[in-house]
Amino acid sequence: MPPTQKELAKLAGVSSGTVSNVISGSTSVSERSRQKVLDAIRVLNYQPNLIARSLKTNRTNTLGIVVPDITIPFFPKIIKGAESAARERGYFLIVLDSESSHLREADMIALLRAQRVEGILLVAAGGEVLSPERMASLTSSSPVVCLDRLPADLDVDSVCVDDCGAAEMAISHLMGMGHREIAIITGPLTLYNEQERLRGYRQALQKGGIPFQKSLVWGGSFEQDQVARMCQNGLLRPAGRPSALFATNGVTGLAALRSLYAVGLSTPRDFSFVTFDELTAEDFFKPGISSVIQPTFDMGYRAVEVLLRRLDKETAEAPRESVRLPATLIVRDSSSTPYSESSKSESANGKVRGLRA
Amino acid sequence: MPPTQKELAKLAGVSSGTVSNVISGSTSVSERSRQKVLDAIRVLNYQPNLIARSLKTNRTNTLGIVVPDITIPFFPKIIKGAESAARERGYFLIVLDSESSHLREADMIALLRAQRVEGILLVAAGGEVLSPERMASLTSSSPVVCLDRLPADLDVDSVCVDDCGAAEMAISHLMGMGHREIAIITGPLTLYNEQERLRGYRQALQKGGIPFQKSLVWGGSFEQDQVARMCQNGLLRPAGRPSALFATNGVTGLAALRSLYAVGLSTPRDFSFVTFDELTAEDFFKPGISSVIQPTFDMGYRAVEVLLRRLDKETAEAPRESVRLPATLIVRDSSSTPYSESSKSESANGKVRGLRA
DNA sequence: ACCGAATCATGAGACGTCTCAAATCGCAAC
DNA sequence: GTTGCGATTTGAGACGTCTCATGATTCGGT
Repeated sequence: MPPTQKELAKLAGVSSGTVSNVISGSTSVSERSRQKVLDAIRVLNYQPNLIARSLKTNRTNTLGIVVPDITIPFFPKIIKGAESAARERGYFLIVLDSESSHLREADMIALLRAQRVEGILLVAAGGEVLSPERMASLTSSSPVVCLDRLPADLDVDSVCVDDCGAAEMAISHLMGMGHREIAIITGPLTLYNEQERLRGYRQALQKGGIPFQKSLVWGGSFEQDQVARMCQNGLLRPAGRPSALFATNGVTGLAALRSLYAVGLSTPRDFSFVTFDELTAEDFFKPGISSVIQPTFDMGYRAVEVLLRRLDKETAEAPRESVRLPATLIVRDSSSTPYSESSKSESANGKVRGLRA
Repeated sequence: MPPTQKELAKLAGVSSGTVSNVISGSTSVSERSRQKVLDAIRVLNYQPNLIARSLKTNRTNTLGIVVPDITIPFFPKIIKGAESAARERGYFLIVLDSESSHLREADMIALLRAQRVEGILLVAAGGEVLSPERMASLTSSSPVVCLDRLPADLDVDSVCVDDCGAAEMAISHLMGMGHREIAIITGPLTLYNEQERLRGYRQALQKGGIPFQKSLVWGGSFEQDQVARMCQNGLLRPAGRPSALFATNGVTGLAALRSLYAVGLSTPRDFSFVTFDELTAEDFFKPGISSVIQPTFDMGYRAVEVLLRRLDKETAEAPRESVRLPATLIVRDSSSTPYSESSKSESANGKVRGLRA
């Protein structure tokens, strides 16, 4: 139904080769022929068939990105950056959602490969260790760049924030406000970046001369229920409970806050709180949550740059690239001095005891 | 580099036609041949080349969706629903962002058409009336289904909420709390759904016997600055100012709240507030914002169903479909009785006067 | 006017898949 | 051992584009 180059050729009175040359702008074509062809294009409202072109050239000008859950605000921002970079270079971006399932993630990647995308951006579904087969499938054929959540031990290009440094910054901030018992709520520690954030936590404690307590490391999953249980157990106990919480990502951070609000605890009254990632339009809801902000747009943008560099024959064989971007700490209401130093008896502990009964 | 059917045929010792038949499962193939081919597929790790298949069959099994801004939480939810429905039917979904620009939107649609997507879901960029050319381009060749923001006078299938009814519900709720001066902050009225929401507003007023005042219709754009100006002017004036605000969408709603918080007004103390769309994780931030919740996932899902029905030869010629889904009103902190009936002097008016000085 | 060298135009062939008319096979009936 | 017929298999051709070897044209120089 749509017009083809052959029809253009007939209308313009030139050969199909000439039409092709005009369209791809490659070989020299006389001005006269060019105009005839351009006229024909206008008359027939011709659109090149990218499918046919791809078949011939073996290039699709398409990249794919797979994220665990597109409805988590963090990911669309990455996607936007990636799409921006992609389009600037003339590439399409296919967006797929793995629903945080490794199975579906593998399917999505297979689909993208079948569609002959030239490269893939991957924010891995968390939670499991990679099987050797999956690892192999990731690194074979079209190149992959991992973002944010790096599967441990996977030898591919990657872009993420300086997780360790960002976590250290957050913890230092809390220590600076006088906190000495700081719990950390992590996601799955199979993810390299979660390990790194935990490392930053320990590093900050060490620099501050505070002993590390294993009992203050909570979480280890994105499961809302598990996070809720650990937070409630951890903060409702009568003694030795932390005065501050640090969540290593927005998902567990939100789950933690929800679960604690549900039992009547609130920040900063009962505990100080800092989380990775922007939870919401935090600048006008109360309380504002102190957050470690990642340069999401940049991450997506840079990841595409890395990927395209890998696609370019000239630079395809370069050593693995691991881009680390700096994060920013935004201090809002939720991080304050410890309750133990201010309004201990009337609000916090009293409340807690009442709830435990 | 990847294996082709021809190579499979050679390895399996059959013809290329037989291989094709095995793969597409079409014509009858003997069990013996089938096994030989399946073995070869396994040995060579064959993946069909979807590009070549598309060229031959003239089908891409791909849909496209263009949204104004993927970082607005409303859209990823729609996308998720659409992707879900698409994948269930074996379709891909290409996600594109028009950055709320008609120009880019047209580009995106052209790109999708060049990629030979079979159909397009469109959440139109707001703000301008459609030129006849653009209108024509929208309705030509591959079918389009509009979601949420319907360009006025465009004759295509559409899926959105019952905008009029939802707005009426929200306003009735406010009137039920005793409000009689209710301002409405709309987006661009070139969008059909914005018109509808305004209509619902008027309808509710009428049923409640409250005269419509043109001076209480603010906004008319998604521009943050313009919204801010109108809200501040409207609420800071000494007399005749409304006791409640209704925002017809999340973008202007957020802008309105921000601008009012910025001048020291807060809800529900100084004004009651209801907005279309979920602004954030509103159930635990204070104040919770009363919201009209749209069935976003369903909208995307249903839109794909409508689109695929249009693609199916059997039902392609059916009359235009306009799906209207019901919305839900979630009442939270921000809608309450008017300040004039409760704590008038101490908080609201006093504050306002102070600020105007 | 003619030659050689650019420059420009041509059209067949290939990309990997599907389709389909024609050829071949297997087997039962005679 | 033929014949006949349905079940399988075959392989050429087409989808729309690009490539490239070849052929045609132009043009400056003499």
